[in-house]
Amino acid sequence: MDVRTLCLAVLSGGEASGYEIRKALQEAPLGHFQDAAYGSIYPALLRLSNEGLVNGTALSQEKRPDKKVYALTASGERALRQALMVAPGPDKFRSDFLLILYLADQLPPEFIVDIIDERMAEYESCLADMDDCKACLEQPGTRFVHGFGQAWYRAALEYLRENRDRFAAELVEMKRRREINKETPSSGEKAAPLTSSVLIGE
Amino acid sequence: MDVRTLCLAVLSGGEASGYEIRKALQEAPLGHFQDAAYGSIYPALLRLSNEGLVNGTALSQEKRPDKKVYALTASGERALRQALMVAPGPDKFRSDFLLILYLADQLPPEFIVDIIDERMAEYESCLADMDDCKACLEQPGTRFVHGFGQAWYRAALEYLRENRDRFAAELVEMKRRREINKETPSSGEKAAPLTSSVLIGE
DNA sequence: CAGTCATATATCATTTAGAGATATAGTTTG
DNA sequence: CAAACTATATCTCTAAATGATATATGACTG
Repeated sequence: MDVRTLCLAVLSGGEASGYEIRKALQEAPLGHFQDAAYGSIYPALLRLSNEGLVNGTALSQEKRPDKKVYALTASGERALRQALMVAPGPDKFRSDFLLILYLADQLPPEFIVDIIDERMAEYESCLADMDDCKACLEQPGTRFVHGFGQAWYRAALEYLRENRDRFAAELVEMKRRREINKETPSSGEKAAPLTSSVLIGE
Repeated sequence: MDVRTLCLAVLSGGEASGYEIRKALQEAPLGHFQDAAYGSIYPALLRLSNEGLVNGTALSQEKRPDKKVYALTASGERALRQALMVAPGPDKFRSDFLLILYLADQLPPEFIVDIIDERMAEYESCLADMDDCKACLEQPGTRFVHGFGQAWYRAALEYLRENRDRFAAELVEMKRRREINKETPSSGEKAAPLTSSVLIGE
């Protein structure tokens, strides 16, 4: 979603400064499926202000730097509804983790096992955080999206848990065979025997 | 992942032209978690070529425009392995679909139901395509990543299937209450009764 | 037979992410 | 107690990436 609409979306939940909009787009639950950097937010707010979709009020704070608090105008609300009322494009999912796993046979098995374990720990702590999020359960929309995220993380965690060991064993076995073939490159017939006295994990 | 590493990754599966690299990054399975546009790929290949990580050969084809086929060099293979051997950052997931659902109470319930149904159909056809993908099962890495993707889509589909009706009913109920409160804004006591003779779907 | 799709490379305006400059204040740690 | 670190707050700059477009041709389609 373009940053302007994202700003309107956050402001529909109450007035906020650029800094606070950024925070809202990093924290749960919005942060799980949207993001924008300061470099996009501040120009977007300026433009929205010029177009009358938001109005900014400068608040001089005593013990903090001044902040400009923006609030949705009536036409801003309309613009937000209009922007949301189009069929959404496909979700985007980008994962360096999966790229590494995809090419896992070119890398040391121990490294692969490490990053799988790390990822599982991340998913677990993320699920724990989500269980605590009470604000996520207040409205039907937030509840539905929150549940979707939980289903997502649970499925991912379960898959990693159930397939980690088998995958690791396959990689070790593959590596062993490659090494044997390197040592005796001409004797193609003599295939490596299929014993698997391999040990995985810590 | 930066586009240069992405190019090396694709080329590690065999030589390819810029066009073919783009295709590989759009199709299954790589396309599900990585992407790059021509505007990034061609400059990246040029730079990789200058640095000796790939070498390009111009192939003049008879019935097609000439193409430049790039292949990994030995130092390119090393560079790829090095780039992949760092702990991967968090996955990025961006979804306009979820943003709309998150703010669903500001939009017509029929629209919400429509986009959920559309998304379910997309997931179903995507799962069907994945079932057909034989190339995805050849190596441990591709198999693992493929299984991860399937687990993902299945969980998402199941969640939408199980929660669609309840969510829609909640939204309709909310809308009804809002309308009643609009008609009689002062009589705060007289809360809307909780009958739910609402009908969802087509 | 026009239209559009697939192959193929390349450029370019715009957008974006990420990093840093600047400033103040509260909190933690040595 | 000072130094370091974290948090608040705005804004600018740059390198990278995207999306669109230009160019060219053959193949398929209505």
